[in-house]
Amino acid sequence: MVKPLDAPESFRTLLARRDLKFTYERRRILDLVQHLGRHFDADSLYARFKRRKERIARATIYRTLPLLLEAGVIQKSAGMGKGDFFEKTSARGHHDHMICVHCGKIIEFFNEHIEREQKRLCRKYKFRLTFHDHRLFGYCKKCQA
Amino acid sequence: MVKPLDAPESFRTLLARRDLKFTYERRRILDLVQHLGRHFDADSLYARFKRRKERIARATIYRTLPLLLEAGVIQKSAGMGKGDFFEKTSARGHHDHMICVHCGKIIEFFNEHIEREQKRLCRKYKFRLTFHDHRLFGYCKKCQA
DNA sequence: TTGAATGCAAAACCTTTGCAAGCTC
DNA sequence: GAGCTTGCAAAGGTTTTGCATTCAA
Repeated sequence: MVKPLDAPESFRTLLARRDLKFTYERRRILDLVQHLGRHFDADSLYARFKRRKERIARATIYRTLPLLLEAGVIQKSAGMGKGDFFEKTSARGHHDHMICVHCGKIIEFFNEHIEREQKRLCRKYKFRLTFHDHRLFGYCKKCQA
Repeated sequence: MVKPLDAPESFRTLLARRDLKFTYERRRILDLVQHLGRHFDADSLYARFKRRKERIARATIYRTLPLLLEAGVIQKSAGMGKGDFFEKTSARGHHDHMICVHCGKIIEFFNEHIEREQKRLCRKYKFRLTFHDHRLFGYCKKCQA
């Protein structure tokens, strides 16, 4: 298993390392992102805050996302739409995806041999893994016709 | 080894399947993309054509990229910059990446156990693999300090 | 108190679209 | 010749920035 990472912790650590402040807004964004289901983009976060009457500017979200990214709290998740998509990095319940390039179907998979090899590779290169992105593209059973 | 795929072939096949035409412009874009080194975005393709005095509109490039994507000739490659990044899908000489979220350093790796497991998974799910994207994010040796 | 962060709105960018003219098949 | 494509330029979206004000440490 990948070492479970404590998101709030790694975010605060990053801020501290850079002499940045843990503001109210950054905390709210961190919280929201953590309690969110799967994919999201900058605007959907903004919309949620707005719906709850929390006044957080789009710019603040756009400025915070890269920090969460670097802290490893979230990861980019290539959407098929426009703009960037992200998702929470979850060590537990981790799985990867097969994506049908024709119909868009997504199959989730988890393979411990692969996870194990990843860790081995990281040791070999002295690389400290925070999260990963593994996607297989091709044609699902139905679309092979 | 992943079955080497013939890019021009799969592109033409896709076009035929959809009753689309193999125009001069689409051919030029296919060629350029195939002979290009690694990463690129729509605008860098446009710039190259312009430099060579080939008059191909940005819009044409933007309209062709999704086709090349679906044909499996290219794949999305999350850049750290804005906009989409792509890279040629190469079955031969394939390798994956470790990306340092702090300094941006990229370490290339290839692991045949992982490749083998991928193929096994695809058989299991009756998924016909065209290409994949596997990236490990974290801190490189230097940035762990 | 002090440097950083936020909000707002404008600016900058990236992508998509409508339409007339030009090409494949 | 018919219908799909291209080019151009304008429209549509998304992300970034400048600056005065507010805030965390």
